Amino acid sequence: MSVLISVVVHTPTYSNLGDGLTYRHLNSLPVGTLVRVPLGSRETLGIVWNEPKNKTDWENNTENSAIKSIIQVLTALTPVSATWISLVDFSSRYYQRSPGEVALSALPPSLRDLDEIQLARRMDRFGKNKNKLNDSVQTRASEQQLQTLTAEQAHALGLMQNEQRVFLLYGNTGSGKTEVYMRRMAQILESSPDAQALIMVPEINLTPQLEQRIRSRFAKYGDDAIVSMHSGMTPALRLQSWLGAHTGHARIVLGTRMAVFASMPHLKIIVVDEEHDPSYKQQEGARYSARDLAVYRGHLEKISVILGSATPSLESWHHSRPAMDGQVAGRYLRIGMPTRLGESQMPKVRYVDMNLQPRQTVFSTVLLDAIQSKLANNEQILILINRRGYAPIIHCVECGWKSECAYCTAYRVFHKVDRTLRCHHCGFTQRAPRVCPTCGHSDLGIIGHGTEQIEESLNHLLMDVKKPDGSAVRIGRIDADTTRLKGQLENQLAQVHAGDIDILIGTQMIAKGHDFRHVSLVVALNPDSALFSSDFRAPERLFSLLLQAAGRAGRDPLLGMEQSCQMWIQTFFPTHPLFEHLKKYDFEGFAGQQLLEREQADMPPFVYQALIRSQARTQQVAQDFLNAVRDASTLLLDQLGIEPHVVVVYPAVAMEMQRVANVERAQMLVESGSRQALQVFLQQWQVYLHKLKKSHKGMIRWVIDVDPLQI
DNA sequence: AGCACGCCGACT
DNA sequence: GTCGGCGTGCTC
Repeated sequence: MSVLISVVVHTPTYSNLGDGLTYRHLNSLPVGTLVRVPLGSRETLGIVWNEPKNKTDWENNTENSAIKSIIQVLTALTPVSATWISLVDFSSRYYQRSPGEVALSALPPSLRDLDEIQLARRMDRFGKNKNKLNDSVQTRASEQQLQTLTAEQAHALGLMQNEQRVFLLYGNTGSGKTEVYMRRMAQILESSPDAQALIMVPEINLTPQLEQRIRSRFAKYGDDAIVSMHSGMTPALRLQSWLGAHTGHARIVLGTRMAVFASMPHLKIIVVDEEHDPSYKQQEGARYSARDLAVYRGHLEKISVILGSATPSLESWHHSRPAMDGQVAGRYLRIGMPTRLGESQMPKVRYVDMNLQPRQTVFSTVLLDAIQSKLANNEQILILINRRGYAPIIHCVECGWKSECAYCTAYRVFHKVDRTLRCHHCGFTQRAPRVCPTCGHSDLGIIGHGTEQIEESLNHLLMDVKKPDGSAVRIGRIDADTTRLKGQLENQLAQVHAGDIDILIGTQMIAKGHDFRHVSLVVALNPDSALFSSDFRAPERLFSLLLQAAGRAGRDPLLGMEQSCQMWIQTFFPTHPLFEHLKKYDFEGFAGQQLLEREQADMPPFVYQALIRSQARTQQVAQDFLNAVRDASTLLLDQLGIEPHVVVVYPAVAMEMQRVANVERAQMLVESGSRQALQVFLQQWQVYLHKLKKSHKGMIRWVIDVDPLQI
């Protein structure tokens, strides 16, 4: 006798294999059991999915001999929990991916290659570590002294007691949000000997300080009780962390977006730090938002979720709106912590009106003066510029040739370090030509400025400037090019901290997470492009970036530089509302104004969006495919009983970056006021897309991006 | 996703 | 003559 069991395996949505494969086994297995199954010519990891139900069409239409047997049951591991399965199921439905793809990509990759014996060995090793851990706990009895909470912190913590819901902890950089997270986590970990906490951060390499703080605060639980989860870890370490969380040995999981899927049987609290950060949205494969899934997971597990930010996403801001004017309050509870700790103030914001500067000015004279006076005081300076490389474009003065990429709708960027032209989209790199490739003229010019060029011109401008001790000014640069190798970012940041750098030039990566305690001047050289971007979220990101950058400065209470801490912004639009709000550090005003605009224009969070993107050899084919699906939407909506106006499908258009690596890309926007309707519609649509693809000649690819961040 | 099968260009 | 490019198709 044998039973049929439904198993999900790592197969993408477009493989069209449905929700699970059917295998044979001697006895039934609990849902969530990890198994090894045959798949084609290989053997792979699978998870027992829903309860065996009535026979599927596939089972009825096939000879029984076609059903293969489960090879091995990984008995060393307890099945993943029912809530974990619900979370994966929800994600797969919401983001339109197969459950197998979501489930298996949420497991550590090396788990796929282990058989039962190897796994058992791993678990043994884990047990030994656990014993060692117990020894070390005893030798480390010293409890550290906790600082007293501010009234705001105590108030926030008070609100979080005895209530299970989503909290938006909204507090300035330096207002002590982290302390609130840790206190709440500590309370919960104390309340039960097996309780677990999950804390998520946008990018782990940018927040080593947080990891250190957590490790020392919760040292009493032992080193192995705190595990990390992020993509930079070695496969072995990732497996070890996953096992720690899954077995319950790990009490705290600290990780990036992937950690939202950590298997944690006794999860009791989730913290999402810097919840507004776009990196919580996965940009490949299953395009999930880890922040949104954290909220959903909190709901499933019946536990609280703390979202923290100094500049919350407008979505979270909206969902945490207080009740007023007869309007109901949002689902989240907003808790404000406006005061910055200690004596430190946010830097004073100053704008330089570039309309009043000579054309082509990069550094205004007033700004250079400010920089020099900081240098004279041995203070550090941070300069933000949003483009890497030397110049975004080179062109021929004679015939107008520009450094376009042969494969993408983009210009190749000139990198002076190795004299190359590089496409930042497809990676195509060539030696920069010495003469114009079309007309042979030798008069090549550059357009725009990147970090390399800013570094060069600043070196030139400050050539004769000496610091008080007579030494030369040291200028450093941090961007994706200087931090390509592992450890380089850490090294460079350490140099800044040690005071070996006077001026740090960098892209937005320097504004995140790191405190530069001796920095007293933050400069945004040219942030204007975000003000009028076609991406409606660009202002939100700019505001957040500038506020975060400002918060990085002058956090050292001993220096007493607060009164002279400054943020300078060079702009052609000094009276733009965004800058007006920034000057007053008025996030609430800014958010209110943005939300009003969004509401009037029917944009998120007042509607839900999904984007279908297609890829094909020609733009025509890419768009035709989408429009063919669009034509079917009326019929599909009718079949689903959804009113036609509830889901709106816009015509296909070329993507802004129309061609990348010689593939033409088009996209089509779908909008609805109802999440439910959108989800059901998209699901039905997928079926249709597959049908259409079958009858389609030539290669066509598509992806569905639900709640896209970039449109 | 993987992996096999299958049909066209430069090399041990 | 083969090695290997990646287009196409299949996996319970």
